Amino acid sequence: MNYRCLDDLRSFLSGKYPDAKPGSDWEIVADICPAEMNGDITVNCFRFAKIFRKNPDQIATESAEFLSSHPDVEKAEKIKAFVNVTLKGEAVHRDTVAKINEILGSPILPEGKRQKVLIEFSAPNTNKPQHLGHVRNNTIGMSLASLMKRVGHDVVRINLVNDRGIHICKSMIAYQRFGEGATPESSGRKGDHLVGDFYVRFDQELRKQLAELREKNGELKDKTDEELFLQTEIGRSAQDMLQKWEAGDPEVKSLWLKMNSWVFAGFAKTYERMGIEFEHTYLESQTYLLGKDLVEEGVKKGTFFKREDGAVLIDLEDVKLGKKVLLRADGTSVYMTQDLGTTLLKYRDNVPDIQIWVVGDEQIHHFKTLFAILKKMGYKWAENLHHLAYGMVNLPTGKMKSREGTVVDADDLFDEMVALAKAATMERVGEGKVPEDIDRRSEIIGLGAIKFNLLKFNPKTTIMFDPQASIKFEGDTGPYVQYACARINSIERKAKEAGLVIGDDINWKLASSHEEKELSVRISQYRDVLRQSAEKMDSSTLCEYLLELAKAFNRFYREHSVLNADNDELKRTRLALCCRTRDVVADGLKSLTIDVPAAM
RNA sequence: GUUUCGGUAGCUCAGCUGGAUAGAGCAACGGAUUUCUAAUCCGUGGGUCGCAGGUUCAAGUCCUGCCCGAAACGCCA
Repeated sequence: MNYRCLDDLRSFLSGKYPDAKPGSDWEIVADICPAEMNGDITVNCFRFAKIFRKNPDQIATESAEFLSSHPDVEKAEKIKAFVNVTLKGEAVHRDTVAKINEILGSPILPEGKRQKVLIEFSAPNTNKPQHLGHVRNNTIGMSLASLMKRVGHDVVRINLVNDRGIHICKSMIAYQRFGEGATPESSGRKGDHLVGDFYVRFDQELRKQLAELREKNGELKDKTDEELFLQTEIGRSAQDMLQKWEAGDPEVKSLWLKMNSWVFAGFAKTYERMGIEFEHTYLESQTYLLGKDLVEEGVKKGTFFKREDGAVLIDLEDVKLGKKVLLRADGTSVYMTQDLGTTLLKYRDNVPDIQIWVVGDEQIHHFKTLFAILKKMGYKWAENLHHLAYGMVNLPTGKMKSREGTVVDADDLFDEMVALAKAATMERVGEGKVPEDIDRRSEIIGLGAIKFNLLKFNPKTTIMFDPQASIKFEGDTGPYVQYACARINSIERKAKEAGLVIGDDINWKLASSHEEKELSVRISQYRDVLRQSAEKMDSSTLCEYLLELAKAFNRFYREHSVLNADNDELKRTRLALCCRTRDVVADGLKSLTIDVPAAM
């Protein structure tokens, strides 16, 4: 929020109390005046009275006096240590909507604070299609990248695909046995779903064999599934296949390439629909051996140590993380070793200032350890690594579990929401008036609903996804925000038809109603919200703001007509206010990778 | 056991560096449309902010302890 009277108040107070030396970065930040207080903005003097070592009440009195005589101010009223300010019509708009290009145009951060940011997200496994959990990850990652870019950072988006390992072999084994040569083409099934079917099929067979095993051997009854895995025929087969893969067996590699290509084709469609793109995609099959050389180096330097059996460990007791194995006694590497390797690879390829991982909160400990190790290894950039740990998505019925078939499939969810959006649109346009862009519109609304529904929560909270509630497009939703834009688009179209042109000579003084002023005041907060949202890496701050702005518009819409206003000058002023409001809302949604339909 | 994250209205969640009488959406109930899109707007009811101490002029917010929930603490990824 940036108003001239606030800047002047700041100068006035600084001049009056020169001994306080508040520093140059100090500013007076006002809030929206609470509805019942009767004002436009509120200055909370508690916040900065400390700087002057004065009684907040005294500062408030002086501030109210100063503001009362300020040319921009209609009224300034002191209540306790708050000063509620009513701005004059032209002043309230002058520093916000009237200068919309300054709000929408430039990056938010000053040049010195812009950095090169590497964001890794998605990181799917190529053995099954993506589900709601992935959708949250994709949405958070993509919108974070977009938001960081919006505020001025140079962003590199990275996907690290988990395309090898025992879980991939499971699908392959099941396909060999039960696949009957099916392909996405022959079965008409999307590639990732087809492969996922065989992953499930493997599990069914494994359960059957586990049950048989336990029945035959009573003493195995108390063993876990994991412990018995290699005692089942199918489990052993999967393990054998993994070893063959690692040995480069041509037959296994060929099947692996074929099935993975199906999955990649499927993922590409899912990503495209979500509007997700990456600058680089790394494949684990090409990076999983990285990190081993670091281990040797670390032992030589004394950062790591060799245990009697030959395994290599690092001691992290001093940072309360215990000891961590980095190389097994048999010389094979572990997850951490790989991650050390890929982190280094990503750094060398991109040389970022900051690296961010969008990964579930169950891996908080892993990343703490990873960062601690890199610091011990002496990399200065290790100070700038962040794990954006997001919470799980639960259903009203409990946790999502692939095995129990309780996952919400990403593609199904998209289809369902888009179909609902389409049905809702059809219902409101009436019979025989199907818009030609209905499919594109429905896609924007349906996907917007899903994304907004995931982004309006703080990433770290474990959220409850209620399918019943999520199919509604009313209230705190993406479509609500989009709807405000659609209404404005409609006004703009009709204004054009009526030959109403905004022009350059807008008389902002005319937009003096409470609703019109509120729009301006809210818009003046936009840049601060963007900055804060990016800084906290929390999309919910921006979502909350966009809801408030859309709400303020809807209130205005209810109270004041644009096209039926008393005179053309007022029509033009209101039209300009509306269009600029929409531009801000659309910019905010775009920063979250949500589109706006032309009409709804 | 240790660590981390949660606990705010019937439900789902906001509440930034402590500041006015704790907010929103949904659900419930009652209103609003000769007017630019009702995917809208307005109103009513609904709260010991997990509990107990402490710091402060001021605590949902900071500190300590405890209770409850989730996750992590692998030579799985």
